[in-house]
Amino acid sequence: MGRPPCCDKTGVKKGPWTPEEDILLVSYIQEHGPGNWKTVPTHTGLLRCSKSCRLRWTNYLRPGIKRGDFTEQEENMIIHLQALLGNRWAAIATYLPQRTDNDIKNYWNTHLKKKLGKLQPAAHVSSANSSMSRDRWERRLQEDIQTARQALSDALSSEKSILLSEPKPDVGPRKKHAQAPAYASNTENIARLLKEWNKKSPKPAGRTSKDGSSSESSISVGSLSSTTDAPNCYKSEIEGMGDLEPLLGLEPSMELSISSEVSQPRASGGTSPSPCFFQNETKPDPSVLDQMNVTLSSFEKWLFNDVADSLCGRSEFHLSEQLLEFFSS
DNA sequence: AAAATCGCCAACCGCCCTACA
DNA sequence: GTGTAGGGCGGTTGGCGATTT
Repeated sequence: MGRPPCCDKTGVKKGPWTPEEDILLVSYIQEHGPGNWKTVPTHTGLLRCSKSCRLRWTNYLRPGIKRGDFTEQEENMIIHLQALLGNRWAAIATYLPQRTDNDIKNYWNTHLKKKLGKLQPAAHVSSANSSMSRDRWERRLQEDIQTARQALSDALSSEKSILLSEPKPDVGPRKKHAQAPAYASNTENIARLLKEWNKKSPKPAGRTSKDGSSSESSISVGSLSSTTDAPNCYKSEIEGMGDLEPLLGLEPSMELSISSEVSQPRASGGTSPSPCFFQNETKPDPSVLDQMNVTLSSFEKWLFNDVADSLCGRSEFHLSEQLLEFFSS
């Protein structure tokens, strides 16, 4: 007997969210706060299932979300964290508080995977020989993760100070919509922006926007991250929402949970993620690291030295060179 | 100019974990 | 101890725009 669906399928709307739906949801959450998603559809009148509401909020409407335009720093962080944590997108997202796990996952799948795929010498991933047992590999990982945890924490601390002290103009967004990022600081702003937008663009609902350029955009508030999309009267307000300190706080408990997760994959036995920056991000062959004749200590050294370097401003990060150097060590 | 293909990403699906009765 | 519901998470898909043929 399978688990029943989270909501009655009949009469439940699916597909892209409209601005009107966004407003309803944001208004409700503004009033009641997020949570108790089960009741959200009934209270808001939204013909969406609770899960869809939660997803919409956490991925797009939630304050403090930065959309698109991954910086090189973020890119490097994702690469390193993915190498360390595997496909634990939620865990990775905790280190990039402005990004959602979905966003990071998409970015990985569409950009970084290809990037690394090109750089990755095929010989290194062939798992022809498997000398190290999984147990042994995990034990070693568990030991090294302690050191790694500390190093990562240090590296992130330096990033925090950098980000809070000065924006780095030279490490800006690299994609086409290279505007200064702005953040909706609270649901009130979101609601106001949505309303203002709606006034200006009373078009029927269409596909949710990707970059906010479409007038039938759902705004998705995520696109509020582009100040050019926001009504002029709110631009300065948005740009002033730079209070990221609480968002960048790194909690020790978080680190602990992440590190323990690494050594204790989900019990499903299915796609238990694990450290891997190889093409199949599922469980790596434990022999891979061994095969490369690399201890995790040097592995983590590579990881965190680079994180620290790039975060401290010495961001001459040549991924290919470092990978090659690493692989050939 | 039209058709075919590719790339991107928002949203969905299904599984798992946890809290609670 | 067991069943159920809510929520979290990762994998996958569908649809649209962009690019290529």
